[in-house]
Amino acid sequence: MSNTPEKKETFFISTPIYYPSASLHIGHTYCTVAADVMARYKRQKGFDVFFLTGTDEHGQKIEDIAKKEGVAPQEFVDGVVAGVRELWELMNISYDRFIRTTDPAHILSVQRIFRAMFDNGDIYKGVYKGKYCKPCESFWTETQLVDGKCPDCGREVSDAEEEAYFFRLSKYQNLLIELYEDIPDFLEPESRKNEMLNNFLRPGLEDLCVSRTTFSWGIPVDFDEGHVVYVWVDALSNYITALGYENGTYDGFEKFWPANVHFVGKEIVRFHAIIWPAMLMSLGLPLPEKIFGHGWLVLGGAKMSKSTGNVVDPNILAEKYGVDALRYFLLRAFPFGSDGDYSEDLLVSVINSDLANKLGNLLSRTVSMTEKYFNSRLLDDFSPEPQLDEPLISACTATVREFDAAMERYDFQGALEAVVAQLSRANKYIDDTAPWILAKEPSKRPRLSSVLYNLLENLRIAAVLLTPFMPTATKEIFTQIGADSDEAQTDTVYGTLPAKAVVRRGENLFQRIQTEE
RNA sequence: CGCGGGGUGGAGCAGCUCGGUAGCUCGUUGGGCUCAUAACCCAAAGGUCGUAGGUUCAAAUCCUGCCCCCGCAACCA
Repeated sequence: MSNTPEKKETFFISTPIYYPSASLHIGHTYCTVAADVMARYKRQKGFDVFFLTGTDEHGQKIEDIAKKEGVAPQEFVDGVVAGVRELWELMNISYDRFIRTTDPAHILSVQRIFRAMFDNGDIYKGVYKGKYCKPCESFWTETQLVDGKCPDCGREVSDAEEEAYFFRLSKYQNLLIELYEDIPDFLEPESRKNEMLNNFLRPGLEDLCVSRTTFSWGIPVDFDEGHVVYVWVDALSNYITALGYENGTYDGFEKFWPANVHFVGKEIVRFHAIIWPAMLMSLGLPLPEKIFGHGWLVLGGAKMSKSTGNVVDPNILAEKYGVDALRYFLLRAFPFGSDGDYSEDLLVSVINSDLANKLGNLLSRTVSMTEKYFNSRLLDDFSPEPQLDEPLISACTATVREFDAAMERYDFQGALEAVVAQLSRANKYIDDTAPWILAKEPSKRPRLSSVLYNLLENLRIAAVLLTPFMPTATKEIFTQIGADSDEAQTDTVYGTLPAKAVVRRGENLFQRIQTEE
């Protein structure tokens, strides 16, 4: 089962665009690293990849925070967004485009999208009725109220209404149900699909209020002064405006749309799995292939949130433990579809066990033996012992298959587990073959050469598989084992490493982290 | 009766679709090895599978009731 496309197939993957009301935390990093790994994996497989991320910068909340800080909204988001870009640079995120909803091109496109839906009758002018808090100038729904009072300031609210535009979401209810039935894996994991069907689709969709007049930090409705476009219509559109849809600034729409997958957090699944497809249907555009709603990183069971402040700063972790180790940890420790309980202890334990003890130490002992016994270069003369060698080699081939299958399911944890299991087999192989005993016997040098070649080749293939996860560390592995050619750094076929590769012992790949006690 | 997920050795998880000796990682204990990053390899200890009942020759697994935790409930990855 080769994933190599006949011609250059495209692959479009996106993260959500993040809301820059404060610095991003480890949860945002989690999703973005996952998307980056997938993007790198597909590039490695020969796909023409478009990896999109960005920021969702409009809305009342931003307007309020900027006011509090005494700066213009644009100035405020510029500051936060600069930090976001720095974080992605630090984390080695290989995005192809960074879209900001304050980009003029995006604004133009959204206005055209809004008008197109107005022109085809899916957006109409109506009256929004709700509970209004005068001092806060905010509308609230019944369910948002706390004891019948404003959730922000705790004061009384009153019935109020305003003119607003509505999107005919109700019209798409049955089409969406059909979509879920026709394409069972449109929304994954499956539990999210049940949530959508039971909570929203089957009970019935209400038309969605898609304009606001109570604040101004948004994209103006260009045919009705005073109205700004609802932030989710604004934000969701980024997936096509970033490809140049209805604007001449960007390109790639014909080439990359529809998206192969949108990665989203579970709390915004609803917008991506209901509102977004409905908008696309209204615009007559094809739907994305898949929405994947990943889980959250929680802290001792409690949700991480910007407002409560119990957040983990990825900058600090990256500095303390290294970017590659952090990237690896995020995808190795938690199943992508469900919540994971984050702790620094767990991070340290994963780094020590997988990266230092298994991977790093295997590299270290293999390279060092090759250096010591063969002066860094193996013999051309091999002497296989099928009974010992074959199980390791066939397990290695099976590992590659398992890894690929897991990646196609977005099962990062499973993919990495397969690699680690193979590293353990290689470590055991050393015990079974006892190279230090072979080394004492001059006549066993061809045999010793075979053993070390198998170890080097297992390391090479593991490094190829791990490259999307740890682009920097794997380069170091290739250097140390003498896998210098492009082929040796990308091919997973067993035996690709030249027999006469020259190893170069280097620093420890991952240092063990000492813990107290 | 709003909806969804979860409750399995000290910790974190798998197993549940299609009932039949309860598995993995980490930790603990004992042993082995000496190429290596106090690493690596082998072995052992440790669980009434939330709870009460039911179906069955047999239930972690199927059915029913209950308890507890988390998320969603129409602007927090």
